[in-house]
Amino acid sequence: MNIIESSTPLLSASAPIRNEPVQARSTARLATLLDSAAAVIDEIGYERLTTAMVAERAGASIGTVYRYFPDRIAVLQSLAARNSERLMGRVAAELVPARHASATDALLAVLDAMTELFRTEPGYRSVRVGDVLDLLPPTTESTANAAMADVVADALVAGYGAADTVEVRLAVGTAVEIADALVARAFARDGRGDAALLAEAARAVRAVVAGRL
Amino acid sequence: MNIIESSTPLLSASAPIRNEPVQARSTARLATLLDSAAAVIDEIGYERLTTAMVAERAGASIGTVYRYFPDRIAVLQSLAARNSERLMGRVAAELVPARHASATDALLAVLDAMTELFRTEPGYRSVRVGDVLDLLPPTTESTANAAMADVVADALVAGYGAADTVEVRLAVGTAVEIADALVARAFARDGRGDAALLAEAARAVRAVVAGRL
DNA sequence: GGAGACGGAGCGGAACTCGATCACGGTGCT
DNA sequence: AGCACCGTGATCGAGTTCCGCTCCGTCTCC
Repeated sequence: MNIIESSTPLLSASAPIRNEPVQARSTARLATLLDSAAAVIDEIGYERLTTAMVAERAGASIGTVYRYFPDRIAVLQSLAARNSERLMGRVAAELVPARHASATDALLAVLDAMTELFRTEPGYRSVRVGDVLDLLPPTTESTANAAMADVVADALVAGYGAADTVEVRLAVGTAVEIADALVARAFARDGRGDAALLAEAARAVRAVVAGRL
Repeated sequence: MNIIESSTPLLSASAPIRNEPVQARSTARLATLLDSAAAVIDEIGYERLTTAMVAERAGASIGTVYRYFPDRIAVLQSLAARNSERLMGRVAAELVPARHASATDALLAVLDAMTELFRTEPGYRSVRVGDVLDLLPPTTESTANAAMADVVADALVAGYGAADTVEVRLAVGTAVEIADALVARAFARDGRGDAALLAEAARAVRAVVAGRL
């Protein structure tokens, strides 16, 4: 089992980590802590998550949790960041040039990737992207969905013949936001994802980019 | 200044209130508590809101807060409920029959109502609907947006010649969800609401209901 | 006078700190 | 090469602080 996932940095620089892990064991520790947090959140929701729960489930002490995270909220933000990275990874893999027939089909593949994460990633519905956590003032320049939209737009321009205009980028941004909102709704009450609502999401994505790519 | 708003019940039965206010002064107190909570949330976000802050800003003691609310989360839920009710009120007022030229125009008026609340209601972006709180299992049967969609669909059927079909209700539900998501994004980084994104929201709503009403 | 409303000290538990201790891995000595 | 040593990363958990919440005495309205 590959605890240390590939060779990319586990968490982006923007994620609020107190001490970057140096030794191999601590890299695994950090991942385990996040896994534990995800599992707890999946069961009882992030509002009720306590740092003690995270520590206990990870087989660590409270002190270890606070070695890596400045506070409870940072745990949630880091988990959100990791989830965003995983989504980005899948999306990037999906959007290699010519893998899909059209730019629109590529966008629908992004929607599928989102759906898949809801199904496979524990706690994903609760800590989807950084945006769910309401911290004022905002801790990042742009929202996770906006970053996502940039990546998708770049890929569509590079590999699917989309023009690099503000119009196209606006349309892609809207499509990503819509996909996120509707998929989230499809999973809000149905753990497997309401099929009718997922179909509706695909429909909405098509409708909103129609004639703009 | 009209603290006690009109004569409608201040909070719906679903909102978790400990003691319904009897005397007039306490009705005002309750509203003040919620106003204070909204102000605090507007400044520091609901994650960091403490019951002591609410009490202090309202000029009340902790005990008074807990006289009305069973716990901290109930404060947030009540505020969310009040916000939902205010939106519902505006929407209902907007959707009287024949006020708009078409069902689509009526939907765009709903979008405007949402935008207006973001501008005028402190903390609205943080505690928009009750769904923000991640408590598992879910505390309500359906989401606030879904309830909203029902009201809108009913109005469109009654006053704007829309057919009462699952197709129409699905389309309206999607439109409401999209409107909510995109307006939220327009206000995420721009306190006044990013004009381009708001225009995009209107475009998306049109696109998604095109030919279905 | 009685019920509704209010205040605030105090309790319990959760968030977070901090200094002691352990483990890894590099370094130099034999 | 093998080994003792040592510096730093990593871990632990008791203790402290802070916050959610209770309880009961006091005050206010009808």
